[in-house]
Amino acid sequence: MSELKKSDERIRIKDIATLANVSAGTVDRVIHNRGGVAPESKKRIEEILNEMNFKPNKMAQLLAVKKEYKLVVLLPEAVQGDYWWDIIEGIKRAEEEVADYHVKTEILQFNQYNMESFAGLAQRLLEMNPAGVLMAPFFRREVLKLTKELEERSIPFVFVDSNVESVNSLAYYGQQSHQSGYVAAKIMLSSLEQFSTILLVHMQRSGGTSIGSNQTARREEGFLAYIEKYSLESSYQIVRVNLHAEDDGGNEALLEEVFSQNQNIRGIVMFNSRIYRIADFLEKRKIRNIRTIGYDLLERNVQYLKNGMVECLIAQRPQLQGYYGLTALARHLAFKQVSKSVCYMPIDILFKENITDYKVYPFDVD
Amino acid sequence: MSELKKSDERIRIKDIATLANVSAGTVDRVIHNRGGVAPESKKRIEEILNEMNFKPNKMAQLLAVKKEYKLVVLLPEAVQGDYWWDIIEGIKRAEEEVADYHVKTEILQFNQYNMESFAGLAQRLLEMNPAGVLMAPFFRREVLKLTKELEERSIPFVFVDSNVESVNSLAYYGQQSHQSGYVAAKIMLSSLEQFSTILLVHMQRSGGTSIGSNQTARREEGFLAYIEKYSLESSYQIVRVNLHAEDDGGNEALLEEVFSQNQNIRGIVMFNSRIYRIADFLEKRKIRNIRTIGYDLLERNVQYLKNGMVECLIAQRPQLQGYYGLTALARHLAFKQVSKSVCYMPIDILFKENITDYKVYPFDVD
DNA sequence: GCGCGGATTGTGCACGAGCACATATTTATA
DNA sequence: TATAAATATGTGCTCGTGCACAATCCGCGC
Repeated sequence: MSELKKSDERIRIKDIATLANVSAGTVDRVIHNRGGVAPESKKRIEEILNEMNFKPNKMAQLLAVKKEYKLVVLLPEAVQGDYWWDIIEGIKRAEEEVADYHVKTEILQFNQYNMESFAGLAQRLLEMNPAGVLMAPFFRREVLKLTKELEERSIPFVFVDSNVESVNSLAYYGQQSHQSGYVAAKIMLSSLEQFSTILLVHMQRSGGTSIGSNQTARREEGFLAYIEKYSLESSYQIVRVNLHAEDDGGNEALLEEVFSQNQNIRGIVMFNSRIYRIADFLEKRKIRNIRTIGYDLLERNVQYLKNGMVECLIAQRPQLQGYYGLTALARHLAFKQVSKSVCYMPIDILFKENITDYKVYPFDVD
Repeated sequence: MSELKKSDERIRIKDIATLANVSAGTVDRVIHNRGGVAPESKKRIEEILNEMNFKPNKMAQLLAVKKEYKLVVLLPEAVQGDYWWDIIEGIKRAEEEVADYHVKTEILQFNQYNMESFAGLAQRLLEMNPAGVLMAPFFRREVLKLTKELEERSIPFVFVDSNVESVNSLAYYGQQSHQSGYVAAKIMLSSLEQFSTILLVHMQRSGGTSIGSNQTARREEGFLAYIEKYSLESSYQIVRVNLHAEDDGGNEALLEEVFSQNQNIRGIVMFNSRIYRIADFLEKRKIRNIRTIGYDLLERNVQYLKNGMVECLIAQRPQLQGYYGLTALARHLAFKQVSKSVCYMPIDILFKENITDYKVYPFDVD
């Protein structure tokens, strides 16, 4: 005999069935619009469902359902320690957590300096007919082509890193790069004596393309925007230098030259993650009394932060972009929880004093 | 016959059992240390579990397990718009999400100015014999008494707001108040002309206790620490004023007086969430050209941020303390995922330019 | 009245883990 | 050696939902 639920317990399909004088199967048919139910029954059951505010047990649902969701991730190739690597780390973490939702992930990585590479993988992605897509939108034309096709096939997609506002993505997780540059300027210029020189260090590959994502340019824009906003152009002198990503010997020479030509350098900012190279230089030359700001918590950056050679690191938890992005897709597919949103990662400002307990994720699992 | 799992499918207890030539029941006994297993079998099974990296299916686990967990939350009384209110909001959100884990929550609220109130509820809490406790540790002696008892009963507990390092909590979620004051100083002092006056506004209840949590004092300490670190005491003049939480007419008079006595006020900082009161005053008096920094995203604060009367708001997502705290407890209980940790909320620095897409939570559910 | 077909509705198994109880195997004891 | 006791292991049901298949009902034509 079918036990009546206790008052405080969650209502089940079986309870609805009892109340409507039908079997669980019929209720199920109504819930899933599977047809084959007499109109009167359907109406009655729907009323009771509403009245009782029935919410299916997600656990039971996931356990019962055999549907498999294959997500495809489309990101640039990554090497350890770089921004994209971190994003992938976040994706892997999310992957483990959503494994129970029957979500599987495949990662495709393109060469970010080669459009054909992106286009080719976009094609391959479509052939895989995924249930959802997470991507970093590079090469606008190609992205539009891809998202158009995805929209036509009703495949949800999420952007990380940068957004493409004109298309209808499920969500976007990104960094406020401009803003972080703005903050960097505030920090740098506070208690920096007037008429000092500030050195902005850039870095290029041999090809001429700057390293990192295109976020670095935005950071610099933000930095300069601050200076402009408070009309500080005349109070500080800005000097730039271009280092080479590969060749370190040459870089030293370049820095030597800049320092000899600018005796009053009091601040150095680097908008990519390689501030440790500057710290290397400063330490070697025993140069003190220069304030340095960099980005990202590479091992070596953190060491220099702790020993004082780097004053401040700005971090934006790139891992979370991947983590949230994938989680959003999985939840959307498995639970129909729509999570249409734009969300920026926090801008973490790290000094010697607060680096110790810094955490990217709020939980340590396992 | 027991089907062999397909290579890419997730490994189940049954698979482990097959590999170890035992039944699922025996594997289950090993996993849960329930004893009654021959040493050789146990060893063999454990090896296979490790080798195969077995992770139980959470859905199946939750569905099977009948255990109910009652969590008790012990926080100060809250009114809408205040810090504790936000923490409770986060708790409620988490509550919904962990409802499927058979976790129920009860909130007890004490008068934060009255020790007996805390002690009484602590007693009541113990009588409820909860499965876990989330609390804001007020009244050190009482907290130690309570946590000692909890430890003896092996009831896990999580701190929010402030930490008590000497006891063995499962986790602590808090704000880096000192640090946020430090950052506030950086922001305030950048591009503030030398020898200006900075006004620090305090607020008191009629009783004499300052409002907000005891975080406000820490914020001010951080602010002053920055000034000290860069030896800026002589470059800026710091002036203080004490407003009353209740009486607004009197406050105006007080501010009038301060302004008349200090002609060179160029910056105002308030370490609690009431910066809008200052903005009210400034707007009424049509005073411009003063940089204001406040805390927390009250509706009115945000309005003033948008219209420029407040330059910067610092927010630390108090909601997340509650949200993470409760989630950590629930996961710990339901999944044995230990998450022993100290975790600080991000320090969000909000200007007119980046307030628009600000989000406390990364997902919009439902 | 019988049978057929379509429309409804009911039933039973699967999902993976937990757990109580049943059974098998070994060891101890008279 | 028989038998109880202790140890070790296996079996089968449970949780709530999804879904395939089975069972029923009703009306119609012959």
